[in-house]
Amino acid sequence: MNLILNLKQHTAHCIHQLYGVQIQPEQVLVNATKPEFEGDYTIVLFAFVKQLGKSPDLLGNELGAAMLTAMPGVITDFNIVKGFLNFSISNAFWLDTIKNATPDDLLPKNNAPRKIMVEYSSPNTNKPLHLGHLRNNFLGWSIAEILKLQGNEVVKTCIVNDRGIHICKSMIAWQLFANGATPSDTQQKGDHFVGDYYVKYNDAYKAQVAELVAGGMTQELAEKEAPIQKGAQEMLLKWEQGDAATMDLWKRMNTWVYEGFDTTYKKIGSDFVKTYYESKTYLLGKELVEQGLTKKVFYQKEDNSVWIDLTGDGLDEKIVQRKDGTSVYMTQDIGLAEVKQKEFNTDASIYVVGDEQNYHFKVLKLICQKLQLPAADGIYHLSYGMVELPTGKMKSREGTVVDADDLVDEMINISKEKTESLGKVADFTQPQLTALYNTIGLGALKFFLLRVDPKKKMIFNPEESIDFHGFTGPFIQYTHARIKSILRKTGTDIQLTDSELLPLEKALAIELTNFPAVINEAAETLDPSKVAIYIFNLAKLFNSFYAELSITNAESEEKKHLRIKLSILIAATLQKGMRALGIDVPEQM
RNA sequence: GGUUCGGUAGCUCAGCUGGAUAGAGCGUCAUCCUUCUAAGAUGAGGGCCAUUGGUUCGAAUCCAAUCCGAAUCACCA
Repeated sequence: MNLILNLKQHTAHCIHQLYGVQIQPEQVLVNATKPEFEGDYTIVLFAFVKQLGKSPDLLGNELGAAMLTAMPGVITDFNIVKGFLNFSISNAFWLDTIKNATPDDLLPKNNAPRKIMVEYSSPNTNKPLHLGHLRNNFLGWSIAEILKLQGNEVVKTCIVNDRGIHICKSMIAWQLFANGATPSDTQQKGDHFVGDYYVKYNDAYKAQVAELVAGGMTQELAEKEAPIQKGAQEMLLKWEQGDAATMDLWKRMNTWVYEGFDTTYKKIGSDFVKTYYESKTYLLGKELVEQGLTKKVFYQKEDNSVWIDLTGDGLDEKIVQRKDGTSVYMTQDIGLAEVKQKEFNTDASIYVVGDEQNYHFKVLKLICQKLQLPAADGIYHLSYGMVELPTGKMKSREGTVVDADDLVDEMINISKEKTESLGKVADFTQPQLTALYNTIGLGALKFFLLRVDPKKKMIFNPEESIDFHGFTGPFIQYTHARIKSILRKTGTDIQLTDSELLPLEKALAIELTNFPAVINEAAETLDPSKVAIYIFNLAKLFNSFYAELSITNAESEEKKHLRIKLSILIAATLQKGMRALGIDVPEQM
């Protein structure tokens, strides 16, 4: 049961009984009492002072007394300070919550589990993954885990952008410059190999434009006339016509990229129930355009292109089909939404996509609603901010990106060095060490990217390596390992009896009971940073407790057993919270 | 220009459904390992919460205007 919710309900009830005024429980503001005041929870009275026409002191005294009777055995005392009504909660209440709780009790109760799709990752097959993709992958994975902790069924999907002019750019550069080389010839990961040709394309393109401009052409014209650019466009046409040689090259190069992606996904922990390919979905949506025309949601211009007028919704007119009858991005997405809905029949569908596409998803949802598609109302865009460098945006075509594989490897290396220098894992076998370095390195990286509000852009400075101290993944992993180390010594065979909780013990008990609410909030706001902040605070609180009070050499057996129980619950909660972020916790480090 | 989102400590960020003296981490300085893992703990220092005005018992939080920054407003995906 949730004490805060109970306090709200009883407050509303008591006010109704005392003054005959109806108040919604949600209107009652319950805060944790500031440490400098007596009490555990505080109700802010000002909100009701005016409504009830009572002075804060009088209201506080009457309400406090009523609450004392309404929640016997729970509320033991109250005091009023300047319009704040502070309640003291009984020792027995906190003791009971600890004594009776199993780790699984500290999870949200879900009476109406839903089936939810999370689409994330969505890479392009012309270049390797970079730091921005990592933010996407970690967010997608974490949201899926959070929804699962809430008791929902999750379907993870991915749409691969495997066609289009950008792919052709890598392809033509390969034709021109590779001399038939393959990733295995150059000992390179396939995605990096292909990405290099994407960069080579842009170098060649720039050089050709410069040359044309030097020859007297305007910049604008030169950008259109550069031979390599024209070559890429011709290649796209050939691809669309299904030209055999072009298709072969396309398939071959994409295969290289997928092999590279697989390695990376395996390393960082991303997986999908179903992967959709744009080469197969880019013609979708035709029937929906027909339907839209019949329903008069869309209209046709003289040149046969099809549009929707969203000016009534404060947006623009948007094209949904070209005059040649082909689909645009929007139409594909509408079509894909319909396909996914038919295939998985989910209650909601979360798209993890960067905030540069906010407008697109706003329009997508609106159009689906106007078409009355079953998927429409369940569309949510988990919009996240770009990861920027101190020098500005990352650009793949200019090579100014933080490469995902490089960064992951670097993090694992740093964790190896740190672990070795601390020398606490002498008893580990080589495979165990490797696993530990991965756990810590990836933990640091994932936590770093997930600890901030996804909506906000974030700045990453490659000069300053990601920290292993303070508000970080390794800090929490360390705290977990520390608890496990203690529990290995004490054992977990305990018998709990009554004892008076010390302030630090009570603080831990209170913090533990907040976990389900944190998971629910993170799920509702699609924001893993809420979980990161929570487990950090829990770990910090435990570490203070650890420094202050001994578990093994507690002042009494009752205390020892109580603290072991607290430690078990904290370790389990840290582990669950970290799992919600897609991060493992070691037993020893 | 329209729309949307940001501006909080030297740096990176919490707090924003209005509430008690605005919080963390990093960095700086100082203390704590013969005692359960020092990847830890404790303390110090650091702030006109972009600016101005408004709403009210009370504003970092709400409203308006201004300044600065970003995204978007493609028959690219």
